[in-house]
Order: sequence, then C-alpha cells, then structure tokens
Amino acid sequence: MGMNKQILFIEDESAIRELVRIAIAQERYTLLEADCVRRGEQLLGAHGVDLILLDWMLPDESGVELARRLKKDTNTRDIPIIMLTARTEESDKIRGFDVGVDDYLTKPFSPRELLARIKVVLRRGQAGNPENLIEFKQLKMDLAGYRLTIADTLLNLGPTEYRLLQFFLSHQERVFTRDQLLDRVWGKNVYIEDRTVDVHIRRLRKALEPHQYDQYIQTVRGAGYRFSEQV
Amino acid sequence: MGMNKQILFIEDESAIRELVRIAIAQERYTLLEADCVRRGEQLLGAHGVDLILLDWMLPDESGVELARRLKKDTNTRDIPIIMLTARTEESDKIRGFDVGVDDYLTKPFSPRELLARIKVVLRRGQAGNPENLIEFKQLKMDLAGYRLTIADTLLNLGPTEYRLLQFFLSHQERVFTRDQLLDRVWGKNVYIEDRTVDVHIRRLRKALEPHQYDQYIQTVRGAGYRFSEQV
DNA sequence: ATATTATTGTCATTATATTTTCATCTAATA
DNA sequence: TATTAGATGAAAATATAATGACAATAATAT
Repeated sequence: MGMNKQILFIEDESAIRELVRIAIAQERYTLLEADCVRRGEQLLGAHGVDLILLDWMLPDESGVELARRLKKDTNTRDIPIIMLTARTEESDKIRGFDVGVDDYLTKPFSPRELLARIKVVLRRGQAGNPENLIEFKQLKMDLAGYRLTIADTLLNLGPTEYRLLQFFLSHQERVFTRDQLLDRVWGKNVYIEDRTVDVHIRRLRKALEPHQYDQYIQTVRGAGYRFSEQV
Repeated sequence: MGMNKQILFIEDESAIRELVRIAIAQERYTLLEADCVRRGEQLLGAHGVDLILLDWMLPDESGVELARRLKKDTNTRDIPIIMLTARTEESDKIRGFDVGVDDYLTKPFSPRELLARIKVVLRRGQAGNPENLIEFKQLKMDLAGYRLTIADTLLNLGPTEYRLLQFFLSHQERVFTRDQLLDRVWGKNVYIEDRTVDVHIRRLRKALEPHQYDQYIQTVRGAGYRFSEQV
C-alpha cells in the first residue's frame, strides 16, 4: 500500500514537538512542523497535507479558529484534524466549540495513543469507510470513491442519476414533487422542464432493474416520487 | 561495498568537534571537519559527502543560510543535513525544517543520540530502502531514487507526473476533483487552469500504457479522477 | 556564460457522454 | 370511455473529457 502520508503538526512547545517527532518517526509518515498558525498555513499551502495535529493554544491565533477556518474551506475541509488540548481546557468546552474537528487528545498523551488516533482518522475518509458509505440492503454507495454496488456488482450511473439516488437514499419514505427534486438534486435557479425528472427516474430505475432495486423508487401519482423500503 | 560514508562536520568549537570525532570513530564513517562555512563548502566540492552535520552558529555565515543554499542546489539537495542548535535557539528550529533540513539535534547531545540520528537519516535517503518504496502490483516507486519501475522495467516520468502518481498511489479508491489535485499535487496558491490536470493525466496514462497500468487511472465524469484497483 | 533538452501549461480540436426535450405510448381514475 | 398523469424511446442540445500541438519556461549540459 502506498503510505507516506504527510502530517502537519502545529504546536508551539518544542518539547512536545520533539516527543511527537520521535513517535511519528516509527511509522511511515512525513512530519511537517510549525510553531504558530501562520507558519502552519504556509506549510499547508506548500504541501499536500493529509492530517493536521493542532494545538489548542498557539501564540498568534487559537487553534480552534484555524480549525474553523479550515473546515469551512472546501479545499481543506476534508483534511482530518486532531486537536491537542491541555487538561485544564475542559473537554466539555471544546465540544461546545464544535468546529468539525475529527478527534481530540488531552495532554499529556502517550505516543502510542497518538499513533492509534492518527491511524483511525487517516483510515476514515478513505473509500470503504462507513462514514462515506451509504448502505441500503445490498446496495452500497461509496461517496468518496463515487462507486455504486449492489451485492458487490458495480453499477454504472450518470452523474445526475447518481446524485438523484444519493438524495433518495438519504431521504427515504418521503414523497418529493418534481420541482422539489429539481431544487434539491439539480440545484436552485435551474430552469428545467419538470418532466425531465421522469426521464432521470426512468434511467435510474433501468440501472437498478437487474437487481430488482427499481421497485424501491416509487411513483406517487399526482404527487411525485418516493424512495421506500416498503413495496 | 563502499560502506564508508563520508560525513562533513561544520562546527567552530573544537571541543564539540573532538567529541563527535570520537563518537564517529566507533563506526565506519569518514569524518571531514570544517570550522566555517567557507571551508565546509571547499570540502563539499572536493569530496563525495553523504551527510552534513551543520552547526547553527558559525563565524562567517549562519548554518541555516548554508543549508538553504544547499537544499536549493540540485547537486546538493539530496545530501541529508542534520543541524546542531544550542538550546536557546530552539524557537528558531522550525526555520531549519522549512529550509528542508532533515533533522536537528539540540546541544548538548549524547554521542549515542547523534549516531542514532545519523543512521536514521542515512538510511532514509537510500534508494531501495523499503521505507521509501511504494508498491502496487508490479509497480514500484522509489521515493528516494525517483525511480519508477513496472515489472522491473524503468519508466520515465516527468516530475509532475511522478508526483501525481505518487499522490494517487497513496490515496487510492477515492475520487479527486481537478481542483483538489491541483491543491494537493501542485500545491496551493498556484493559479493553474484545472483543465491542465487532464493533460498531465494523459501523460501519466501514456507512460503507464505499455504495461496496461493506465487502466487504474480512471475518469469519473463530472467529478474528477480516481486511482483504483477495480477496473 | 550559452546551447540544448526536457517539462510545463494552455489552447484548439476532436471524441464521447450526458442531459434535456419532445413525441408517442400506456396505465390509472373519475 | 374520456381524461389525465406517467412511462418510454429517440433525437437534439449540451457538457465534459481526450488528445495533439505549441510556446513558454525550467533544467541541464557544454
């Protein structure tokens, strides 16, 4: 497997940096170090960082602020962040500041624990990970890998059908009018005939047909369409 | 085998030089000593140096400056550098790393620790070292030697294609948009057409084609590209 | 230094896939 | 049965990607 993930460590205390550096050296990771947010962002810009270890308190800006910023930006939101916090910074508080950080670690922590968390967080976000997987019976939709399988058979869907199915899977048992579907699957401010939806429903059904999964996409006459487990 | 690696030690304090000389004598390294940057560069030019131990503070020029220069020059950039810093300079350590220094050591240090670091750094940079190897089926990518082989046939890739492939190999089964690839392979703050990615994908595929490995680089229409074992 | 070669990013063109629309057919229901 | 809503296939329109060529740039050798 191709490893060599790049980890960016933003921490101002050099003792802790040293500790982590030694721990990380055991594994096949590349460690980039920064002692403040500003430098951290520089490195982030220059390298393809796969994971960020982020201290809570930093000289120039709070680590939380940085995390919030990164999680807002579509370019960086997928980079997992593990926050390091001192015991005094009550863990509840941190949860309150929930900015979408992927994990927390309280100082002092053991290198072993750190490595374990890193592994978990890096594995997440990869294809096959439950968080990016939508399942319905035998059907599996891998969002990260853009793959759809039913009973481990790969199906081929066009982009619109893919999004349509994804929408249905995450909004089951509920009827949507064509206009609602256009709004929520195609996006607002699109000017498209609502009968066009029928055609995409048709194509989606056709793709699911070989496995009889088309039965779950149901027409509600006069109202719209519904994805339902009950046939 | 020429196991006798040459280590260049640039340090103005003769006491520390002596200490290191004795430590190194245990091992099968050849030590070259210099007391200033100027002399260090002379020796560097005259010998095939394998590793540089570089003091932070030197009489004629800062060691960091030298490191920066060496890491910019293609002829010397692959020579690993271990920086020695006094404890007081610790906050500046990071700057050393930014220059691309391979490791650093805080004075005072134990000979044992020094030897350990030397060993690690020398091994790290070695081509054929499993740590620097990414494998995928018959494909082998040697990160240290910038060599790519499929079934032991050497392939020739441009630097960008090489990095692109390396990125794909370490992030398999996952779709990346062109913008994500630009961010993570080219680096942020680059202003490049996203269609340019297509061209590099093309070049990479072309290089892999003779071995049918281009099939693993897959286009996901409307989304981006993916490296996947499943065809 | 300068010449040579390799690499890179962009663009124009071609190829391909997807989406939308439309016409026709079929099933539901009042 | 007449009417209406949905299903369906196919063509036209559009969007997206592949590809080759070229000029600019960078790297390397001389």
